[in-house]
Amino acid sequence: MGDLAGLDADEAAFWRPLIRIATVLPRALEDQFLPETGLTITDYGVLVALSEAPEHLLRISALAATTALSLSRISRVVDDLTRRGLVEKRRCAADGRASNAVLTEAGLARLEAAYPSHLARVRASVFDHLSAEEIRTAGPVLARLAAALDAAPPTDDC
Amino acid sequence: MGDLAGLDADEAAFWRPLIRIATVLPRALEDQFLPETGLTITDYGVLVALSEAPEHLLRISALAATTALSLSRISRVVDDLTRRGLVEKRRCAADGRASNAVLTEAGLARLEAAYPSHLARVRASVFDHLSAEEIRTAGPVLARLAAALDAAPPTDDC
DNA sequence: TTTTGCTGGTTGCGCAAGCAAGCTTTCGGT
DNA sequence: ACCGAAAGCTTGCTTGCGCAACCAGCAAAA
Repeated sequence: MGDLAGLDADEAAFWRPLIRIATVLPRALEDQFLPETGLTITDYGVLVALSEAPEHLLRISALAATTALSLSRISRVVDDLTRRGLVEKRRCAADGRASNAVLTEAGLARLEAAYPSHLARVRASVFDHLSAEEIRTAGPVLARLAAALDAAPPTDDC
Repeated sequence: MGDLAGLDADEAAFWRPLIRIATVLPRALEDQFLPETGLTITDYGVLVALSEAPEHLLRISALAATTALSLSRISRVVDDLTRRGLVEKRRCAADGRASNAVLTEAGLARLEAAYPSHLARVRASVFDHLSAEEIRTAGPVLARLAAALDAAPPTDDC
């Protein structure tokens, strides 16, 4: 995906790499991660989100939001993780419609076991290629962009 | 997806936004683009790649490489675009196994018609949220990362 | 208290994408 | 000239994912 007119040189030099990274990075991470750990990147993301939540517990819908997955997808992923014993699903006492996903002991163990592999893939695909200086200068820009993307899901028409 | 230990603060501040962007950006672009133009982001990428090639012509395999799609996927996408008259497929004279995809007049017209919509989405999702300064400083870093990702597909074991 | 509407989640379905196996054409060795 | 190996797709099948339709529980009005 690339285009020239309409974007100035700096913008193009930002845009092209960005879109390339966005398409290539996820697969680069996934490819060896799954065989090594038996977890999808998606599975891993779900487990991480739970591990960082108080009580290792999150509403299904909250899980969807933090993992940027659709509700339907999260529903199935959680079911699958439940079947594998890594997560437990509890109907919420206060609100009978809602469910909470809870990380099990096995889930936490699995997550911790997967972490080194994940870290290795991240280093190999990203940080091994960048200097500390580069990381420090680009980080905040990425942070601002990520925040903007999260904040503006609807059609912000002028 | 996030992790804390193993990455220092700067790295984490680079990694988390990056992975978030990589997951959210593609959908943000796609969502309105398809209804507006009748083209998938993938379709669009293929047409752009062809439009930038000499003679508006590329080998199927080259197309796969530049769009970062699998050979099987490209095969079907090109077939589909051919059926829609946006691309033409020519068996290569020099090598009977190979095929070239060529952009048709209709394909070029369609691409040009889609461009404003694409540009608008890119601006709305990315450049409207960043200063020129930020774009200038982060661009080269992204470029280096993208280049590294493209260069190191196999298991670069130590 | 019953009805109407809303919210949280699940299920049916279709599409995008990759992997693995297959087919044809070419090339290198003999 | 011939045969095995490799290149360049193509096709069958599986998986990940989202949308839209749906169901259950809650809440507010009648």
